Amino acid sequence: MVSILLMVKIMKNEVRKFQEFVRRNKLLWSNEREIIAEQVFENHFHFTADELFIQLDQKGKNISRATVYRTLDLLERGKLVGKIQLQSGKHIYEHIFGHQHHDHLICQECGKIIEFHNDKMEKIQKKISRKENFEMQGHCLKIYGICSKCQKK
Amino acid sequence: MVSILLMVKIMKNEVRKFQEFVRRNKLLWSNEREIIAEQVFENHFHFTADELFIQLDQKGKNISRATVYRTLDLLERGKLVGKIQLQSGKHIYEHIFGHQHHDHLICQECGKIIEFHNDKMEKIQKKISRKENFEMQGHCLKIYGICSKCQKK
DNA sequence: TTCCCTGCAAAGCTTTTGCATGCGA
DNA sequence: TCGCATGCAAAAGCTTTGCAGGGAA
Repeated sequence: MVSILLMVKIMKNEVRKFQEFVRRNKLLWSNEREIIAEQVFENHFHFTADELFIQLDQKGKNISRATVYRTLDLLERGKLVGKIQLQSGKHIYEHIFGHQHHDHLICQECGKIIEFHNDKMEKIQKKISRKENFEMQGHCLKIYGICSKCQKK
Repeated sequence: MVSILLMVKIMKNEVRKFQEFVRRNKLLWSNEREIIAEQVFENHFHFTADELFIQLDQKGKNISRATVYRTLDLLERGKLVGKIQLQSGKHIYEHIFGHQHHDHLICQECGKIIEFHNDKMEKIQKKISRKENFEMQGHCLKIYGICSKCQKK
């Protein structure tokens, strides 16, 4: 009993949030979900589903790709991670819980991603939505170009 | 000879631009490329590669999916059409030649797309890029939400 | 005991590619 | 004639799904 309480105590805040989300939705908590969530929140900036799978695999965690995909989907539904589309057609994920919303500069040469946030732009977007009677739920802004390092090459 | 001149004459401006692009790059013009380009510029607002293929098929034009994809890729490289990614993972295309750059409001209910343009936002983006020494080449802004019609449902 | 979750493998979907053939210039 | 373009079918990526078995509450 004590050990269970301890486990909960040392669980990372973000992982606990996910656990709460899972329980709130009358779903079950599992080892796999905990391991995946830990990996997502501890080690990553931006990552693909497959990168996450490989990382878990290299740590000796035998979790199937299917479960990784299913859990990422769940994390996304809980608004704990965000899913971003790249022009290549691939998806990348990032954890968003506790982070301010931000957008991305994406280097077309090296793939580097720079995050930024700009309040003025957010306000303009809200204004545009209002004008169209559009109920804005979210947005996604990506600026493509060449980062400073790649320009020097 | 006269008929060839006539054909050129009645070719839509956008299609001719594409033809020029193709020739400029020492590639060959073909019936398929003309038919696809016509369809792209005459009939569409936003469309997927497969929708385009089906439309051509229904018109009795027997052009393979591979050629549709290859030609859309060429149109994109010529900056005559733009390729947009949706959250679903699908791509949609739109013709951009002669159109002002614009961004999109996308309804999550019905898929409706509303275009808009905002100079102020473009300026802010340039400013952000400059700040990061990032050479901006383009951007993509999508605002997700519920359109006015779907709100009433 | 009752569902939910997982792993596996198969299927799905969109897009790309290799190769033989055909067509444009 | 010479190459590029096309069609076909297969492959390639990434993601989802059906099903049987195992685990959480």
